[in-house]
Amino acid sequence: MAGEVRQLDDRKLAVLRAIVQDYVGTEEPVGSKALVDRHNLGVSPATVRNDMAALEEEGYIHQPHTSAGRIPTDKGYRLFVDKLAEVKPMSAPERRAIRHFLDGAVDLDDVVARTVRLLAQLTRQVAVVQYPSLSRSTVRHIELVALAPAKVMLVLITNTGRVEQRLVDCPGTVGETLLADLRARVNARAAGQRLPDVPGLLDDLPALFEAADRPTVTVVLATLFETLAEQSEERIMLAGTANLTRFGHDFPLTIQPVLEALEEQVVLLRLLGETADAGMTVRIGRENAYEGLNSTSVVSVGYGSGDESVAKLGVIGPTRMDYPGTMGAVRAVARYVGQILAES
Amino acid sequence: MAGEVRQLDDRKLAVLRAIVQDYVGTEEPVGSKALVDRHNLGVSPATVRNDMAALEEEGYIHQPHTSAGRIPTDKGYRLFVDKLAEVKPMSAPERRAIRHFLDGAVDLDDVVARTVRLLAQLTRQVAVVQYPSLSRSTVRHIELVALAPAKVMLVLITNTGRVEQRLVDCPGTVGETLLADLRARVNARAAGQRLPDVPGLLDDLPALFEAADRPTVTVVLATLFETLAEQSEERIMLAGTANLTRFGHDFPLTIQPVLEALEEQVVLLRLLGETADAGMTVRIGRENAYEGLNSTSVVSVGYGSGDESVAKLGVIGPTRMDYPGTMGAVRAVARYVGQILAES
DNA sequence: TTCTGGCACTCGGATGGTCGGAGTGCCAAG
DNA sequence: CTTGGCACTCCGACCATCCGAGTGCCAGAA
Repeated sequence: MAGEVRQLDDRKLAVLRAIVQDYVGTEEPVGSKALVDRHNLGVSPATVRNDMAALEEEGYIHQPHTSAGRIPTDKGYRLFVDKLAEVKPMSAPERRAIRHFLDGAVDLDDVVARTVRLLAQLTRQVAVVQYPSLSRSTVRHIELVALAPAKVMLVLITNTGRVEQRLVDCPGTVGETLLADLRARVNARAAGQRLPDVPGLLDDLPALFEAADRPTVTVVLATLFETLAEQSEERIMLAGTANLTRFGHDFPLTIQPVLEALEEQVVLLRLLGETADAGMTVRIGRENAYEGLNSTSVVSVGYGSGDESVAKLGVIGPTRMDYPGTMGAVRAVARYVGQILAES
Repeated sequence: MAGEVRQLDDRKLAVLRAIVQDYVGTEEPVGSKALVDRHNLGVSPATVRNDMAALEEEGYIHQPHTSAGRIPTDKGYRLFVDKLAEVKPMSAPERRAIRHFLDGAVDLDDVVARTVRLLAQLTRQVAVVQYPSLSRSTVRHIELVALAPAKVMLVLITNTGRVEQRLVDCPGTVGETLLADLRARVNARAAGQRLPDVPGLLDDLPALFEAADRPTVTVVLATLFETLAEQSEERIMLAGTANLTRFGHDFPLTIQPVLEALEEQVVLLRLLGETADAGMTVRIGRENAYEGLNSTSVVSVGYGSGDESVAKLGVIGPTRMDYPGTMGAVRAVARYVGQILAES
């Protein structure tokens, strides 16, 4: 039967690879003749045509209309990425340039800003960088400041250089002694700990204070825990939207939902959230859950100081993108950002 | 001579107004017949044609090609905005909606975020909101935290709810007593003061400390002054880029430089910086210094808590925009944001 | 003077027909 | 299984035509 799962032989795979490469380069459907001319496949166009027919049968490529060349489908790109392409490493000068550019950063905001711009430039696509997430980092310091008799400001500083502050309304006047005591105890236990672990280390704290002070302690701790747990505060930085103009011919239709998606931090966060914890994730076309991005691909990867990923970054481009090059750039940038963060 | 400055009579102005209104509505060059049909000008098309010829002579309108309708020039829009149009006030329900939407904000970030989205929605254009600038606000509290023996963290909290922090490397170990003393004195003098005034109020402070502590005090103060003076930290929030897709037919060409401009915070800041301190500023087409925005108009205005402007906001759209409506929306939003800020 | 109706003219854009070429599928022979 | 040949398809470019909106100008009315 034709329905049986047919193993694609090496030459068919080579043809698919060639189609992807050519199409990415020229943006035009690629025909059998052109293929044979540009890649030395060692066979005739007719043979290639047969292979193409088979590839189309299996759903890897597709014809816009009869008597036109072929275009890879999402499935075709998927196979290409999984089996046919190697991540293209950055050249030594490129790596030096990345390193040098990122080295100039002065603080966390700057690191993220530089990273996202760099990534957009290297890939000529839209770049997205998530701020190092609170949940994976550790506490450097927690500060409590009395602003008014019953108002305390809570400042949380993480090892990634991020600072979060919250105002706390206390049930009654808060003495400086109490505050100092609380501050000392909280820091003694929490400093250096990973954020998600902190609540567990502090939950018996109210019991150590006098009954009169307990409501205040409880409220402050509650706010602290809230801050620690806060996922919604995750921030994202974007760059390279102007690269969208290179998308294609059916322009406004494609670009509008993408622009809309890019404005929704939630969408972007979810997008990056789908990145596997280890290794690079490539989502091609329809594989993206968000409908507006159905004709784009997302290449994303985690990065972090040390060996553990604290946040994600990636790029968004047309499904017809240079996957090996993009993946190389994304990987390289992620690696160097990680190094920078580890150093600071 | 034809070169003499000719006063435009009322009817010509009415014709110009009608042309602008129609063109903004239809996006198509408008001809004499259509004009007479849609606005009851009380004269015949032929008369209108004569007026149009005059208006073109003076440079207020322009013909894409012979035998096409007329399109307003930048100069035409300018006259329209200056003399022919009234700012269109928001309706009561609209005002209520604005108020309600902004009232839900929980902190400064949220206020700005909501404002920018609201503005983008109301005007269906790209909205830009500058964070309340440090330089116009007042000090609510300054906090000093010892992080390490010779490292102090400086936190500046303003009345607009903004928080800035800086790490200070001190020349030697910093005792908690010194820090407490310094903290108390700094706050006593600076709290409630406008940021630019603070350095003047503190410059004799080192003299009040013992010689041994002076280097530390000096360094901390220097960092504080730097933070206060910092203009480059001005931040901007953006929304509505997807509205760019409604720009026009010659699409990618127009939109690309605009997207590029929007990514350059510096450009946007300068753009808003050109806003007059009082009243609304409208920059039309070539009036914009930045070349990429030569086919857009920028409507901007200051906003602030109380009667004084602490920052700017505005929208960017095609020169062919609904000026009265846009100006009304911008003004209304600015007013309500000001109120919100004043309350919090 | 200023406005109006009439008129000849221009020109962009839509419509439709033709044509070439790139590309295909199939087939029979190597 | 591969190859060259061949008939076929169909997109897109090119061109000619045509329609109509819009114009400028002019002579006559108000």
